[in-house]
Parts: sequence; structure tokens; C-alpha cells
Amino acid sequence: MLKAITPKSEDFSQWYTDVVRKADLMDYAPVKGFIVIRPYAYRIWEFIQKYLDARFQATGHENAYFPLLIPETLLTREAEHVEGFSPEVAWVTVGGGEALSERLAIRPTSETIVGEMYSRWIHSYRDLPVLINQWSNVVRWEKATRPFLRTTEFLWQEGHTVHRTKAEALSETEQQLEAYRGLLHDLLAIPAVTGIKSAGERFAGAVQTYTLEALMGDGRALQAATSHFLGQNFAKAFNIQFLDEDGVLKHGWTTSWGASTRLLGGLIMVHGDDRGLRLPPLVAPIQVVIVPIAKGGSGEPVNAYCQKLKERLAPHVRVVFDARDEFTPGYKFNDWEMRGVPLRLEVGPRDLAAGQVTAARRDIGAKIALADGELEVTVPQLLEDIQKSLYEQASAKLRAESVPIHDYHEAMEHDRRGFFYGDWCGEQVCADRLQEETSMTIRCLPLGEEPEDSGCVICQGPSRHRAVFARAY
RNA sequence: CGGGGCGUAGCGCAGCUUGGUAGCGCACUUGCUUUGGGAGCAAGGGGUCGGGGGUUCGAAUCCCUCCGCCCCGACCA
Repeated sequence: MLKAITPKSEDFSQWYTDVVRKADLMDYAPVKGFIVIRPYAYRIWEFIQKYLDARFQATGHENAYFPLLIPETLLTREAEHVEGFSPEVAWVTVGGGEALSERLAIRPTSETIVGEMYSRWIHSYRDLPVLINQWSNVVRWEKATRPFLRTTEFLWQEGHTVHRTKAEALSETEQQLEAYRGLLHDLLAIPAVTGIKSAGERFAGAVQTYTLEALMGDGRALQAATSHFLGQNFAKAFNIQFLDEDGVLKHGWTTSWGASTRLLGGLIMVHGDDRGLRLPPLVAPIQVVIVPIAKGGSGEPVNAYCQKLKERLAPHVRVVFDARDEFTPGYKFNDWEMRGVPLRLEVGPRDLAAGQVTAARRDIGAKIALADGELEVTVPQLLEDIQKSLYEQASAKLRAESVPIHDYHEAMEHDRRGFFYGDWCGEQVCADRLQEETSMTIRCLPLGEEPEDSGCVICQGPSRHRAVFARAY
């Protein structure tokens, strides 16, 4: 067993804390609730950014940057929005040594400042659609924080669009949800349930919120990304109006959508095991590590081979040759496994003699011999296999822990671990009662699922929706 | 915001009960030997004991007070 990390099965929460710190993903900052995202984790975030940016731009979006501070009068313009966010807003009240005449909110999200600007920019149907994304930080003063999953400040992207018609805005909302689904599936190897949020869980000020819900290693749900159809709520609050082709002044239809550094927490909790992190190759800062085993007088030839091997592989994969002399091979094995490197190539005198290297897969732990001659081909192939294998493992777990129920007490038999599919009457009182009694919430109303008409799992009243119930982060 | 835990070297801890020169393991530095799953020996460096106040000849230790952090629950990406 790994010395540094508490086993998952023993204490999932402690395991998570151990992994994020021991794998050098983050460190706690001097202010409560704030963390430093260290280079190894930030690199993963950069892969996420690169993927999303490409998708956004392929669908006509541009990046821009809006200010960090929002005047109070602007933040409070949309009633539901301000009600939802006001408890967690941080305020700036002093500048240049003097009290400000109006306090300034540190953005918890940017709908309001963006809305204000859009109202100035949009006059005609010819100005639409406006398709803008921004990469930024936001601050939400949280009572209980956890590294990556819920920090006071976090990094994200927030897209803000305005459309001429309701149909176009709805289509935009769905398109971005699909971009996020792609991110999870293609890059992060995380399967997720797509659905819409119930009224109680909806974004403050939205008409409809689409969500991706992923299942963590401890059977709890994580909202991985959301896409909101805002209707004309913000357009009316911020006077986003345009003169349409028919000469009529109309309000625009807006959307917003976001994904945050919380995804890093999800990535860790979905794939990690007792040895530490397991990174999907596509987001692994280091995909392959070469560990030399220099026994007796074999140091020179082994190291020379490893160096050459690194140079051979470098054009194909992100590879590191661990030439540190101060650590034994055994130490290095554990160290790189903890950091989640997908593939390790061991090279010792026996390998040299046999014309091979020994490959150890992080996803399944198996070791196999690879012939020296074809490594430029077999190594990238193995990485592809590992990427798929991690998705399959997570997918199998999701299937195994997706449980249909007819009464919410059945979830207790599964220790509330997993996604529980059941009918819901649609009444908030039932959702509230469920949460009070079980800590479970309605994660979403999954797309493409119809109620069984077997009665609400809480009150046994008429079925109105199919819902996924779970405990959530 | 409730419940619990904890602040002593970079990390993990002992010392506190019963006040008397601040310790252990890991990590770090140097040297030698090692290397197929967390190496060994030797010699070193490193401390406002979370802050403030009090008691005392003397406080890591006793008293008061403040601060901070982590974990678990209720609210939120």
C-alpha cells in the first residue's frame, strides 16, 4: 500500500485531500477557501481550455474580457439573479484609501455586466447573434470549501450570447451542452447524464438550465458543466433590444454557459485509485515516463538507451526520462503512479539484452513487454487504449450504480451511493422533503427519459417527470 | 451556519498531566556504497512551540483572549 495516501475505501474524503496535495496538484493559500493551482494541475486545465476554445470558435464564438468589479446597482437589476447570488458576493468598499460612493461586487458571474454592455452594443437584428466567451476568475463566498470542487475563487469560462429568436437561443444552449458532453467524453473520459435542472436547482434568473451530472468514486454526483437558456429575463432587465426586420423593437434572447476548474476535482474523483491519480492520456501533462534500472555496472548503456528512447518518442508523446540518481526504481514507480502518469516504460539490463522495454499501464496495473523496434507506434497505440479503458471503467461504474427506484427508501439500501432513477410529481415540497430526510437532491430530469407513471417516489402522487436523485458535491 | 478535530522544523508527530537547556521519524545538505516495486551507513543544516496578555525566579507546558486551518453535515460551479 502507498505510504502517502489514505486508501479510498477507508476514507474517500481523506483520500481526495491526500491525492490533491501529494500529487502536487494544489496547495492551500493563506486565505481560507483559496488555493494555489500548481503547474501540474494547471497544465490539465490548459488542455481543457484548448479543447473548449476550439469548439467554441468552430461554432462562431469569440473570446473577450469583462471587468472583475460590478457596481451594486447593476448586480441587483435582475431580481431572481440577485436573490440567488447575494449571499455569496464579496464586496469592495474602499479604493485608494477612501470609502467608495457605491460598493462594487467582485463578480460571482458576469451576466449583469455583460448584459449592461450588450445593451449598448445591440441596436439592430443585424447586430445579432452576439457570441462571446470569456475565460476568467469569479468569487463566491462559500461557507464550506474543498480543493477544486468548491473554492471561494475559481477559474472558468462563461459564454454569453444574444439571439434574435427563442428557437435560436435554445439551440445555442443545447449546442454548448453538447460541447461540454464532448469535453467529458472525448478528453476527460468521464461519462455523464445529461438533463435539465428542476426549478429548484436552476440557475438564478434562468428559464431553463441544462446540466451534465457525473458520478464520483464515492457514489456522489458532481455537476460538471451547465448551459442556461435565459429567455428574455436579462434582456428585459438590461434593455437588450433590437429593431427587427419588421420594424418592431424586440428584446433579445440570451444564454450563458460555463465550466470551471471544478472539472479537475471531478477528474480526480472519477479515475483515481488507492495508488493515487489516474490521468486519461489526453489530459496527462506527462503521458509516458521512462524509468531506468541501472544495476551493477549497467548504468551507462541503460541511461544511453533511455535518453535515445526519449528522443525517439518525443515527437509522438509527452515523455519524461526520469534520470534522477537519488531515487531507486521502486520509489520512482510509486511516485509516478501517484501522479497518474498513464504509461511507464521500464528499461533494465534484461530489457536491453532482449531488445525490449517493459511497459506498465496505470489504468490496469499490468506489465507487458514491448519490442524496441516499433515503440514509436506501439506506445501511442497503448495510450489510446488506456484512454478508452478509463472511459469504459467509469462507464461500467456509472451503469452499475444507476438504479431504478419506485420509492426513495430504496436508495437507502444502496447507502445513497449512485444515481437513482425514479418518477417525480414535480412538486418542490417533495424535493425538499427528500433532501431533508436523505440529503439527496434532484440532480436533473434526464433527457430522453419518460416517467414510468408508477407514481412519485416521494409522495406516490401522479408522475410528471423522470428524475435522477443523488447526493451531490 | 451547526458538529468534530488540530495549530511545536518543509511534512507527520512526541513533549503539556506534574513548569526547569525543544525532541523523534520522514524530507533536506555532503560523502561513500547501492538500484527489476518507496535502499544502507556516516556526518550535517534547519525552531518567534499560531498571535497577544497574565501567573511565575523561570512557560511549548498553567490561566485568559484572539486568530487560523482541516474534516463531516445544511446552502452553492
